Parts: sequence; C-alpha cells; structure tokens
Amino acid sequence: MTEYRRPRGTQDILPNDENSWYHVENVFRKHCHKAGFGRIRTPTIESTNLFANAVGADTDIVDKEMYSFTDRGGDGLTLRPEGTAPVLRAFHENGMASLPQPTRLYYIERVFRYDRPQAGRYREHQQLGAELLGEEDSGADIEIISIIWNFLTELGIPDLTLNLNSIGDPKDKHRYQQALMDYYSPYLNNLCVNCKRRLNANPLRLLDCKTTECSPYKDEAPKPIDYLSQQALSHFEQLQAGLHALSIPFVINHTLVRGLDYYTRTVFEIWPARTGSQSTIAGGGRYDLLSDFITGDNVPGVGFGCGIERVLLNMPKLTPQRRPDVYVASLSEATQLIAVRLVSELRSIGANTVSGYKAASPRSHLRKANSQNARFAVIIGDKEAESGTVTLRDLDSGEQSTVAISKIGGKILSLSTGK
RNA sequence: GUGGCCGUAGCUCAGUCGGUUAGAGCGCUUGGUUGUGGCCCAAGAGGUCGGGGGUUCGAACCCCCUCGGCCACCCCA
Repeated sequence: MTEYRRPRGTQDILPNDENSWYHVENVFRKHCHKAGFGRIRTPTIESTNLFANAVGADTDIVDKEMYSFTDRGGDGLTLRPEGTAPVLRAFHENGMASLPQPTRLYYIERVFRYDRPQAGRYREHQQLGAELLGEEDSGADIEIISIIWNFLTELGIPDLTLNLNSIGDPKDKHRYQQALMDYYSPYLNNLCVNCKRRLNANPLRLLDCKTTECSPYKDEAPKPIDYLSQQALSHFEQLQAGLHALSIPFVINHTLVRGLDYYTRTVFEIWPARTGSQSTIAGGGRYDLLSDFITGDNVPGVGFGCGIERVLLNMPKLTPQRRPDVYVASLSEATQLIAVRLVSELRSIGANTVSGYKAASPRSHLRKANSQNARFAVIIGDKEAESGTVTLRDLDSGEQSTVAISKIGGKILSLSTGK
C-alpha cells in the first residue's frame, strides 16, 4: 500500500483496459466524421459564471457538485461539470456564429462533479458528446439521436431503450410549469421536503421525484406534451417520424425531465437493460435557450453527452490484442550495439519491437519474449555476429532459422503482416 | 449530503468464542541448460492485516474515529 492514493472518485486506467477506451473513442470519432462533425477541445477550467448562468442556478450541478476555486489572480474558475456550455462559449468566442451554419462539433473530454462515487459514477469521468448548432429543424434532432444510437449499437451494447419527450418552447414550458404548480399546490402538505421547495423553484423536477410521498400524484399530473405549441408539437412529431424512418425504436416517457435548465423541446436519454441507479448511458436534447443565456444571441442547438465508463460497463469485454511483432535479444556485450541498431531499424520500418536491453542468456531472453507475448524473437550472439546473420525464432511454432541481418527487417514485416 | 455492507501479499481469497515467527492459489524474481521460451520442479522477494486511537497480559479478530470501495437514496453520464 503506497502512501499516496488517488483522490476519491477518480480512477487509473491501465494499459489493458485502455485498449477498450481507445476502441470506443475511435468508433465514436468515425461516426462523427462520417456525419461531418469536427472535434473541438476546450479548456478543463472555465469561468464559474459560465456554468452558473448556463446550467441553471437551482440545478444540483451548480448547487453542490462543482469543483470551483479562486485562482491566484482572484478569478473564479470551475472544473468543467458538463460539456455543452463550454462548446457554446467557444463557438461564440471564436466567431463560429459567423461561419456558414449549421456548425457540427464533437468532443471527448473529462468532466468533474463532486458527487458520492458508486459503480458507474465518478467525480472525474470521461464524456463524449456532439453538438449541432444553428439549426432548429427536427432534422438536426434526428441526426444527433441517430449518431449516438448507431454508435452505441455498433459497440454491441444490447437492449438499449431510447426514452424521448418534449418539454416545448420557453412559453410552453412556462405554461406547463404553471399547470404543474396548479396541479400540485393542493397537495403541497403531502409532498416530500425537497418537492415542497421545488414546486416554486423548479416544478419540472417534481416529475422525477421517486419518494413514496410524491409518487401517487405522478400518474395524474399534467403531461408536457399537452402544453406544446403547434410548432413545438409538429417539431416533436417530425422527430418521431424521422426516427421511425430510420428504424430507431423509442418510447415516449412523459416524466423524462433533465436536470439542466437550458433544455427546450426535445429531451432524451438512452438506458441499457441493466437496472440500477446509474442506468443512463447517454442523455441530451435541444437547447435553444442556452446561447441566449451565454451571449444574448439566439442560436438553436441540439446535442448529447455520453459517459464512457457507462458505455464500457455495458459493452462486451474486449480482449487486448496488441502484441509485439518482435523481441530483440543480445547474448553478449559484444553484440549489444548490433541489437540496439536493429531495434531502431525494425521500428523505423514499422515493426512493433521490444528490446531486451542488455546481454543475457537465451533462456532468460526467451522467457521475457514469451511473457511479452512477442510473435518473433531475433537472437544475436557471437556466432551470428561473425557471419553477419541473426537467428529468427517463431515463438508460436518454435521454428527457427538463420537470416542475413540485412534481410531480417523485410522478413519480419512480411511474416507478421502476412498472417 | 443521508443510510447500509465491506477493506488480510500485485490479483482472488482463507484465517474470529482474542493466544507464540499471518497463510494458499495465481502472478513476480532467480535457478534447474554457461546458445533456447511456453509445461514442470525448486528457492526467493513481497504484508506496520486500509489508517489512527482505545480495551486487554496479549488484537487481523472487540470498541470508537477516519479513509476508501460497493449498494440504496439523491443526482446524472
């Protein structure tokens, strides 16, 4: 046990597992590039005010989950607790609003929230996401949903459920919130402590409440869909038609309300079959208000965030397949420099080459080569040095041959790529 | 932030009515062949029993605190 331990809720990802991370990220990049999205990388830290204004003052994220601090110059900074607000900030700050629209951006970033850790829930986790800005047509929503859906499907995650809802435009949302308040007010004294407070502050959240006090009222509660404007309703219907056309299955979930204030119209979450409290793999929606919160400009947008740890949790395990092509063994001090040059040469022509570093017995070297799972071993001893050759050993078959040192690179390349 | 379960070697875990130097398997190092891996055999390294305090003649084991993991709540990815 070492003296220093990783901070609570963080993780070390070791090479064997990193293999899966690499795969997930690559598949995601491929899906984004195919749809014309470009990657954006934003700072880990942002002004605290950005999140306070964008995410919403009465959200849990802003209330109690942000890693905020004052730097030496007195600026209030926060470790990014979500991915969308920084992207919007960068979009405006770099003049991307003046580019031809829409703008298609994706990201793979670390996200920080001060939360009680559990399986699938970390204080520092990694999120991938995409944002489609400057397009309010439901076609944009369809594309965003299809990207995350196809991505998760390609990874082989079974039994995904797409939960879909619409909370309408700001004025619809407002009317709906009013209806919720009217509906719940008579029961105020029966509600849980949290919901008593929320009723006026953020009534949408009442639908999320799972306490026994509040649950009985949920079934009869007003549904957001009944308060949609004609435009919002037809937007929602077009979205559903598009998903049908793409054969992406979904369920309408009237109680789906996301915890960030900036959502309008479309909201969605993707759940795996596995039950448990950390079930959501990905979530997102439309946020036509967010740009207004940040700059006062009116730029519609739709996007999602997806937790990589939760993807991995639900994905079939990947067996690590990276094996070195060749292990280079020098048997004596006299052949050491030949080995050093050969390692360098093999790498320069593209062979994954592990060096034995120092002179040792064949037995010792081959044990090491075996433990590294190398495909071939190249052995250089005094015998080989005298004749300008090396000994090439196939570690899978045990076959061994003598090869001129000038030919060994080409030989290994053809053998290891020809399999 | 609330409640519950758990914490012995790098990994998976034995070991409690409290009793001398804390164990196994796997893994690791070295040797079994002074030019040959995997299998096998042998030897070895590695633990302040998560940390701190207390009770006791004596604590891995009992009590308190603390840290960490997991589960439920909450929240979300």
